[in-house]
Amino acid sequence: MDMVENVLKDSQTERNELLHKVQEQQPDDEILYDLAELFKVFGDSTRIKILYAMFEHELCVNDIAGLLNLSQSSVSHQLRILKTSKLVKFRREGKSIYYSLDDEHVRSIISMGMEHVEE
Amino acid sequence: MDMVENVLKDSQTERNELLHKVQEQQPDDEILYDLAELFKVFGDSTRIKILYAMFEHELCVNDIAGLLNLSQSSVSHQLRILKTSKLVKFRREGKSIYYSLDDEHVRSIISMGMEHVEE
DNA sequence: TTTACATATGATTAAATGTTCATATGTATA
DNA sequence: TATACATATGAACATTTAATCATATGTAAA
Repeated sequence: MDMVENVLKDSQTERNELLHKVQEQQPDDEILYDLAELFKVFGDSTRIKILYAMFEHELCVNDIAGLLNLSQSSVSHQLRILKTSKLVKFRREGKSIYYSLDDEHVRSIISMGMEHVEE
Repeated sequence: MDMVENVLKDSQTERNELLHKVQEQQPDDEILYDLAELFKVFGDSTRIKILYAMFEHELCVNDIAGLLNLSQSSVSHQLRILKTSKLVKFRREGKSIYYSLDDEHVRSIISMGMEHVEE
């Protein structure tokens, strides 16, 4: 084995070690699946509109439908998805149900995305 | 108009003003559409796996396919989407093309999402 | 300039997903 | 308790989208 081959071999070994490290640092598929599911929820313009509308204040279903010019049914369906993903919480007041963002993470993620979009 | 009606009227007016404010603070549909499109890109487990693998180091197409047990074609298709959304950049070195995350925003968004998932 | 290697791309197919429509459930009021 | 109001939900349909297969493009080495 001459010098040149030696250098090549070492460089390859180094690369393999790197790939091994990447392999190790990669989170479990399950976690990455959940992460993708989370972003998927943000990845629909109707849902983003709804989330954004709730950025500062709680809103009831009819408020949202009226504000965003969406059908009551559509809003309700989407809110169910947002509830399931723990992005919004809600409380009943008489006949109405008021929805609001569940925690600061939701606001942070939206803000972070907005920064990237506004570039 | 008696006192009670007056109070009701005022409370309604207040609510209308609130809804008006929400209406005004809502970004243009176009921006919210772009924002949703951005999150949609993060919202696929294959793409998230690819992005995560590149978290620390640049990788070529074959590296990614090998690491994540994906077809070359599938990886290439997804990388095209990531390129189009400006989430990854790339450089050619000989026959290989090395991809890496485009900026810190990408890392931030993934990290932020990860925090929410790991709760 | 062939040949092999690395990546990209177009077409097709199957699965996932959002909206609509109709209807059900739940709550307050006459 | 009958009626109206607010929200939720199931089924059907149309659209979007990711994976695959076949093939094209681009680059380096023999």
